[in-house]
Amino acid sequence: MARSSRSTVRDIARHAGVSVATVSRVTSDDPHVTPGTRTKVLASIEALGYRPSALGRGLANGRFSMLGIVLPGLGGPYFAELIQGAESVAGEAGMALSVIGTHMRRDVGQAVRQLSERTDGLVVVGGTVDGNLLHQLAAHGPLVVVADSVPDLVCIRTDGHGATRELTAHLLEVHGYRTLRFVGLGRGSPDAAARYAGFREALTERGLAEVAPPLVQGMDSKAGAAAARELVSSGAVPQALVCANDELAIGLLATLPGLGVAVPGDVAIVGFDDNALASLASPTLTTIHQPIQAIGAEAARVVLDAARRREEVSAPPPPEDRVIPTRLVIRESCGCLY
Amino acid sequence: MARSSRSTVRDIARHAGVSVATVSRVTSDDPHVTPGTRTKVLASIEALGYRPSALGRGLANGRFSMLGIVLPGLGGPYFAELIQGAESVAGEAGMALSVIGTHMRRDVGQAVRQLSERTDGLVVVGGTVDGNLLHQLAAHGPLVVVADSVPDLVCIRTDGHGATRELTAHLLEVHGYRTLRFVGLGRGSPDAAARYAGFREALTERGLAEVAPPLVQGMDSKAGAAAARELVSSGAVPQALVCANDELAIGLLATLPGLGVAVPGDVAIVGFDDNALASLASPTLTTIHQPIQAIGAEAARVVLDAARRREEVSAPPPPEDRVIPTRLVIRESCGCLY
DNA sequence: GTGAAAGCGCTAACAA
DNA sequence: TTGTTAGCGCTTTCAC
Repeated sequence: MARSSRSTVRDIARHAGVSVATVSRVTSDDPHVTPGTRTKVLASIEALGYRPSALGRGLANGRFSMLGIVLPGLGGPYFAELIQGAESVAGEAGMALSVIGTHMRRDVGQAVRQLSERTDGLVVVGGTVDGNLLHQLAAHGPLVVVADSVPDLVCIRTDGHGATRELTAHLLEVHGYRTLRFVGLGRGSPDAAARYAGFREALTERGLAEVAPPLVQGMDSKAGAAAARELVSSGAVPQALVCANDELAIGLLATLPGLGVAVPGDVAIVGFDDNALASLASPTLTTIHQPIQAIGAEAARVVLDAARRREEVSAPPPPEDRVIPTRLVIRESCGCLY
Repeated sequence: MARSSRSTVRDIARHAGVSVATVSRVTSDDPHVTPGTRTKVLASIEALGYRPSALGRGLANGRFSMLGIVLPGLGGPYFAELIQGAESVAGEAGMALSVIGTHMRRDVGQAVRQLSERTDGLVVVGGTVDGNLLHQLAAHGPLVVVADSVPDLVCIRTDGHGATRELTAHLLEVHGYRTLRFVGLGRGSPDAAARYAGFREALTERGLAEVAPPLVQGMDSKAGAAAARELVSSGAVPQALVCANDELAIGLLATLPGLGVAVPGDVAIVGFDDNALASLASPTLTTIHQPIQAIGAEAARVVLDAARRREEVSAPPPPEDRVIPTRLVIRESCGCLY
């Protein structure tokens, strides 16, 4: 790992009585090596406990073999799934994954820049890095944006606007709810913003309006619990609550009954993501299913492809806004199937 | 990022009319540079959009500025917190964090080895890497084990055995339960194994025994739900269920009522971790609080210290088994406060 | 204060 | 098939 006393290609070459090139060939699985020579070299490698330095290797061929991913935070099932997807793809390609959380960090720009200097490409979750820097980074190397749509950049996302519009329409059309409220619009979370916009559009299309501005508390279950308390103490419980994600919905689901508000009896609740708890909660959660892990994997794939292409000095990938389909999952919390 | 057309120290040196050494001094904040020269160099850097290569820098001073962390999986709140703790410390030290999940991976050894070759030190969660390799890696560079106790290695963990023993004792002494069962012993999860051992010890000490072997299903909420179904269909619901972690407990908590089993009325349930949902679930979950994020942070700190020490060629850190205190959190699911 | 030059560990032409 | 050699981009003595 660190420099100290590590043996190098030269040590192996000397010990095996061959040249450094041959050692390199062996460690790189170059077929142009006599079996006998290979064996000899491998023996020396074993004997001296040699492990090639990624640094030397990287410097020699201008590659880090490292993929970077920038997330707002590392907490919550959403980001865990995204990482998981990206990591599996990176792993298959023999690359490592380097992560960084921008929340709870003052110098986001510097941190992201630093990351970009140690990676072959970046997956950036929307809302973590400002537009200027984003374009700057994209000019600098392969980059794909996830969960946001940014002009001139490769983006992979779902249609949060349309999906939430559809979900809200379900509440309005099928259940006939008329007083609805949104929960969880986050600062700098473009996908939450898109969902909120879809929510409003569904209402507007029908000549309705939200009964009150969004309950803004963050995006996790704790925030959902806080929203529940705020809602109840305000005394005005609407007929339905549309949450920016499942975590918020779960927090509400867990807290409201204790406050004397039945779900979906007194208030319907819907979420977004279809996370692991959505089908376990009681009542089970009506939500939008989103293949998060697949999105993370796809993002990683695109970045790695771009990195490879870049080595061949061919054209850069055209900016593209890829929209992954989602699926409305009707369960109990909206009032259906209960 | 990749090699292509990036400007180098030499370009800057030429452009600014100075030597590469001076450029290096400027980028390394070496004070021995005339303000005038510095300004000139900075201007060139700005003009050419120069960013020093981490690879070149790393090779020159034998450092990766990268910390590695090896986890079983990337899913679930536990690992997210661990990563979060480690990442914050790494970030403060100007280092990036590289993660790798060993579940769903065939070539764990190779992957971990590869990671160790691109990092200055490793944080390894217990149960992910076999003992041989672990010692091999530790001989090779700074390494700390988390959530396990391995002879001759630096370990940071909590006393899962003692804590679960205490938790189980609460169930036995305060509530007088006599039929208990453990949920969630995982394959290759040393901390789950320790908790199970503590559970059994509490029983044995009182001349009791578990009513049946552990319900083994994994460690997440889905597994908890499956355990609930298995338990109910078996027809033998014990008085209390001790879960290997909160996620399992949450899964049970969510599922059992739907199967006609009241918690804690028909069966008490306790968990381990005190995760975000523990205080939100209904009933709220009695559990063992564990400062996971702090553990991740401390592990990162120890590794970074060791990496620094190693550079000074001083003595390696002595093997140490650091036990972080936990706290029993009594809530409703055990039957208290309900 | 600044420059010249020697590497850090590896790979990749090019020779042999 | 194997060896020689020139870098990859940066830091760092050691002179000046």
